[in-house]
Amino acid sequence: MEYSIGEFSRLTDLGIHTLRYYEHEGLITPGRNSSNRRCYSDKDLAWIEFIKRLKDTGMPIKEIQHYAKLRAAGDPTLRERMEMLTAHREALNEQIRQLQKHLTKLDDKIDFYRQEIDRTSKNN
Amino acid sequence: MEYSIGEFSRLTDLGIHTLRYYEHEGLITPGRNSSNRRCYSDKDLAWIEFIKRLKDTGMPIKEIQHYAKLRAAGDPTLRERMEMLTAHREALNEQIRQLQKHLTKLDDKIDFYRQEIDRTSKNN
DNA sequence: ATACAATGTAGAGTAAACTCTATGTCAAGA
DNA sequence: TCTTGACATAGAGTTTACTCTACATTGTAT
Repeated sequence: MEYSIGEFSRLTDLGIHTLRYYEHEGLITPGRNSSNRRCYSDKDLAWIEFIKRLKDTGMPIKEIQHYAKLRAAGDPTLRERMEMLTAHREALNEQIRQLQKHLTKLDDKIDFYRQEIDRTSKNN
Repeated sequence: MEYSIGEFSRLTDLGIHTLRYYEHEGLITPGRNSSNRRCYSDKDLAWIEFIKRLKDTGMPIKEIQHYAKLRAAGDPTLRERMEMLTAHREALNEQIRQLQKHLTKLDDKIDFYRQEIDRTSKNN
């Protein structure tokens, strides 16, 4: 299937402006039809979903841009791309660990608040 | 103990400019000495560490600002503050869940790359 | 044939969170 | 006394990632 930018925007939940911006930044390169309109494919759809995943896990656009360049260069860059992904996986693991640490601290704080509220309500 | 902004900057790992910015935004209100220099206390230190935790878990400055206002208003705002924190805890839980989902997808992708690299290296 | 909605480009504007610059004050050491 | 370094304020500048505006084309329904 092929999609216009409007359809693709709905499918991906990314604004039309954002899609054009991503293209401008070299993250994605949809085909064009005879009237110069963008034609997004299902491959583009899978790719943009992956881009979203990288973004949502904290990878900056610049780095995704680099990855996209390697991807466009094809098989010879497979190894380098995998190295990027394994490095990113480590970062993500660390990120999750940090958040879990923060979560337990937040739990502690909330417990403390619970006690305080209990104490101040008794104190009448 | 009391600290100058320079000392406090080292202790908190936040730039001097950032500390002044936080103060400007109402996140923290250090005392002043006779020469109008900022005097940060140990209480300020504990507070800024908590601010960092909120920030690192994705709370925007505006919301931390609101929390700081409640905190400054004292005991009558205990309950509202706790509600903010429990809401934030839920957001954090969800964030961690999402990241874990992303992590397994990333693992899959890396496995796929491993196979591809294996295949292309055999294919000579 | 005409209207109108979607699309195209180029470039400006926005929001968040800093980060830096210019300029001035002040306490302490040479 | 003079200089230096840390600190003060006000406001400008930066970075990232969009988001929007202005204006020109094009495809489709009436």
